Amino acid sequence: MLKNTQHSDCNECSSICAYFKNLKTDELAELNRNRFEVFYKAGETIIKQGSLSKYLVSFSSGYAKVFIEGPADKNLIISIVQPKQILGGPGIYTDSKHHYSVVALTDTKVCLIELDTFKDFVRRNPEFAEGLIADMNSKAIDIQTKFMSLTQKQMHGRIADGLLYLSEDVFKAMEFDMLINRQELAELTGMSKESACRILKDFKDSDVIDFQNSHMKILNMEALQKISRNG
Amino acid sequence: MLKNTQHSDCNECSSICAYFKNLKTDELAELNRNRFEVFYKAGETIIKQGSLSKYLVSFSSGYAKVFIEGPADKNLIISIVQPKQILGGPGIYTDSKHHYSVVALTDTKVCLIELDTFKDFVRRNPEFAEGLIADMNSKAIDIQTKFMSLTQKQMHGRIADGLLYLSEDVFKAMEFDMLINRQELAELTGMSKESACRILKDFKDSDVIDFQNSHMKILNMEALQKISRNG
DNA sequence: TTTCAGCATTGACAAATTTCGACTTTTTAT
DNA sequence: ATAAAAAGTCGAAATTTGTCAATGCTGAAA
Repeated sequence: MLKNTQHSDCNECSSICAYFKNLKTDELAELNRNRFEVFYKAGETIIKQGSLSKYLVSFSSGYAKVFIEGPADKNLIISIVQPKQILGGPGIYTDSKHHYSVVALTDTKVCLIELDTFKDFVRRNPEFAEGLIADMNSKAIDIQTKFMSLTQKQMHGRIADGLLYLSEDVFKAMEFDMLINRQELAELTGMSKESACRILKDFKDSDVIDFQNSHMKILNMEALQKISRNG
Repeated sequence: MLKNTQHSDCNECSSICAYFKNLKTDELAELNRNRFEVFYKAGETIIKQGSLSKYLVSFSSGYAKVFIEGPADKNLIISIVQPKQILGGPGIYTDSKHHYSVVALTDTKVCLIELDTFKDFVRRNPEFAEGLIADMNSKAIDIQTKFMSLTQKQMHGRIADGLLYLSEDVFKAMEFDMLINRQELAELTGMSKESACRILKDFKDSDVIDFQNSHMKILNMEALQKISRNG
């Protein structure tokens, strides 16, 4: 974890979450004074579940996994984050603790935003507050969708959902490097890593996908979507 | 569904969600003009998933189940609501649709709050907005907890969690009428109703609980909590 | 009161999923 | 480059969970 003293300006930042566009010039200046850039290497922990949240984390570059740590190393990956997303939300107005962990999947750059500054914006700037609420709204809907997938579908449907998530929401491509290993794919889809392996093989055998380790190619998107629908 | 023309005053309402205390006198008066009371009988649908959300629902008396409707009648009960809770949130700043259904478990009284009025408050009253955000925060944490329970624990742990939820969060008693039947208990804990039956029997046989149909008594809270912890 | 429909219960079986063990491949550290 | 560690793969066995079918129970309607 390296701190960078070479700050760019929030005004010109292209990797900030959409609703920050509602900040006025003076607020942006204030934001600029109360944030700092941090670089993480792949594998480093950006947010640790249970720790005090003093900052919100604005994701600038790279990828990271967001996951809930259960007892006995039973993790559940909630999402893969990418630039323009804000992390650290759920605890900020309740117990001021982080309710998930975030670990970098690639080398990563983030901006840590002072929580006091952020909360000031929420109080002073209604558009900003609305943006935050809208962001929380869509995160709530996302987690509901994931909740349904993991509790109501069988393994084939869940792996299909996982692959569609990576393809459509994260990497926006039919061919991509997953960045996560089999264990993590299992944690994303709520099964054992062996089961994840077997189902990937099934999909490969039926020419729905092709892969080499973590490099994944979707060959038959319709089939994958059908598997997802059928659960 | 009966509309009631005998409005009480929001000022004196004791069954409104805590963060509405942040509303000022004139705002409360405005709220009073832009809401109306509705009565539902047990079994009636208060909110239908997929419908347009024109109102927020403030729960005044009675109980209701909140659930996501999956394909093929596969429902997932997210929570049991009680007075002082606000419903209809997740879609209000995104697609203006309801993302879950709500059905009354008992005869029920709610206040429908005009969405435009509510959003006005959010814009004009920072404390109110903060209250809303805090409420969303705790709902997000709740659903995360439930998510972990349903995806990481086996059936005994999930039923224990379900019973603890009913006892500690909903009815706040060791003995209570569940209001939900076995099918619904199954939908709350993510299993088939037969499995739910069998596990209730296991718990009864080991003197952890006692029950007669929907009337439930927790005999050994420590044992139940241990089962919950052990998954 | 009687009847009936729906809910609850239970056992037997089938299906889904995990665990274990063995082995191979890939990555990492020296 | 080599060895060690980690990750991936896969079959078989064990476990968990769901489905089906039969039966009992309960409360509401006639």
